[in-house]
Amino acid sequence: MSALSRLLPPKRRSPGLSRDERTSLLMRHLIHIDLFRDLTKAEMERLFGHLPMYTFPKNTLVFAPDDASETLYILKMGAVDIYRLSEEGKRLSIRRVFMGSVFGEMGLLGQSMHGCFAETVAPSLVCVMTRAEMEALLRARPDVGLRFFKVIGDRLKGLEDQLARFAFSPVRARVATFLLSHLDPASQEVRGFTHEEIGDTIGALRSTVTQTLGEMARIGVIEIKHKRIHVRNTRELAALVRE
Amino acid sequence: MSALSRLLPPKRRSPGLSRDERTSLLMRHLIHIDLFRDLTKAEMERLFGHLPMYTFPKNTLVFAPDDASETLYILKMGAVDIYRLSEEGKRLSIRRVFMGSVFGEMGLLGQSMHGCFAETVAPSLVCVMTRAEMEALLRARPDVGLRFFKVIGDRLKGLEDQLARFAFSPVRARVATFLLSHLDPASQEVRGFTHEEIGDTIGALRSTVTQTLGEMARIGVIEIKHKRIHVRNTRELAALVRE
DNA sequence: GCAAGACTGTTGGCTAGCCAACATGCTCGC
DNA sequence: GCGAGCATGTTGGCTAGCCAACAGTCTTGC
Repeated sequence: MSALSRLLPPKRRSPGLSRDERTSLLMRHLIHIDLFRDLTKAEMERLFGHLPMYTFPKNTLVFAPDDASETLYILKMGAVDIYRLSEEGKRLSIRRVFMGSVFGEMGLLGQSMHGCFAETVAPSLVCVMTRAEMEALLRARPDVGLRFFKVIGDRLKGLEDQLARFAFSPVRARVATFLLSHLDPASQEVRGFTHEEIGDTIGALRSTVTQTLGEMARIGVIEIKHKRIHVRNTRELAALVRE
Repeated sequence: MSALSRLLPPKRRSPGLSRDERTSLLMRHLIHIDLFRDLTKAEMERLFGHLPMYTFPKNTLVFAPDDASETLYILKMGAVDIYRLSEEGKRLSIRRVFMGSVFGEMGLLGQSMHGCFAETVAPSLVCVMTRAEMEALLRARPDVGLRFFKVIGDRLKGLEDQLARFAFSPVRARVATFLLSHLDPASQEVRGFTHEEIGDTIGALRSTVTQTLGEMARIGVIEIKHKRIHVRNTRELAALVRE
């Protein structure tokens, strides 16, 4: 057993639920997963009724780089950070997964050792699908396969975009991009990220992020609250993206 | 017609070949494409015998960001650079494709406008497969689909690795990584890249790359020739990767 | 309601790497 | 075999952003 896998807590099965209760709980959330939106409720029940479901408390590893399991994780509730660590322990957040999305898809793509950690940033409910189960589903429902392609395509596009931002954009523009892409349109706010987490995502130091946000607040584009940023002027923020 | 597509030269069909000659030429190269290694020679001939084939001179665009065609490009000879341009015209090379690999796969993943240029860096022979043809092949031969998954998985992994290097590694380490990953094991040389192209790949200025290579040469790790770098000490070069 | 810890604010020194500018060297096509 | 153009070499100034260090502020759990 490696050092890393020892960090993994035992996966905890949701306790004390009858088969019917479990299925009901499962269904209530599964209908929100884009990847499976082509399936009917009945199909979902048949396909997923027996899948194991786990609860994870906040700040808990779901998988680690040395985890060789070829499984797809379906996030039904909560939020999960996918990140890497450098040799010196610096963190690079690749993306944050929210309710209704899947993660760990690289295990299905023959990349089980892809170097990523998955850690909950909120209490989470996770459903696990093995490679065999996924393959059977894809055989039975090719339209799900097409959605899977789309999901992977989005991922590739997103990574290329991020790479281009790292190469071309200064921190100020990367912060602006981050804010725009995590903006909740209803409240006009970005919630749930510390400055440190923003820094780990855009490749900048925490204090640099704080400084940059401070400048933006000074010119009235945003308003800084605790773990919460209100965007006052979306248009001007978008202008900051283009240098 | 947009500004970009006007840059695209007319695609030039290989001229003056009989049907049999074309098929023979096609086959001679197709058997080297990993993606299709599961197919027999006869299958390839049946499937690909009728596919259009184009020749491109050096430094010619194969596709541009505004090219909405959903096609897979099969590189049978030559070399192609996949890159993006920043607003100010700076280039970021995403990867270089050599004989036997495919490119443009994002068109098949629902990402036709993914912002990339594909430009030959040597006279090239390219075969084009439409989305419909690819889908038919995947239906007929699921094992090709699995290889396709693997190819996409490699791409994702590679992009994440590169992103991590941009975030964590200084130029010196990124140069070392570049050299190692493009090293021809037989000759112990990296060929065909100018310092500028290396810089565009690792996100650094040309003169910085020249300086960095100069230092490496000074300590005897490499030897610099014209468009050609001989690696004298692989182990020490690998040590430079880890800062 | 209060402490401990997490989050944010701020400062000054420091350096990697950008940038512009120019000099030299190699090669390939005619 | 020669020269135009591409590739490499080199230098000095400059700044974005790192880094360490410390000070305030909010929040959450007990």
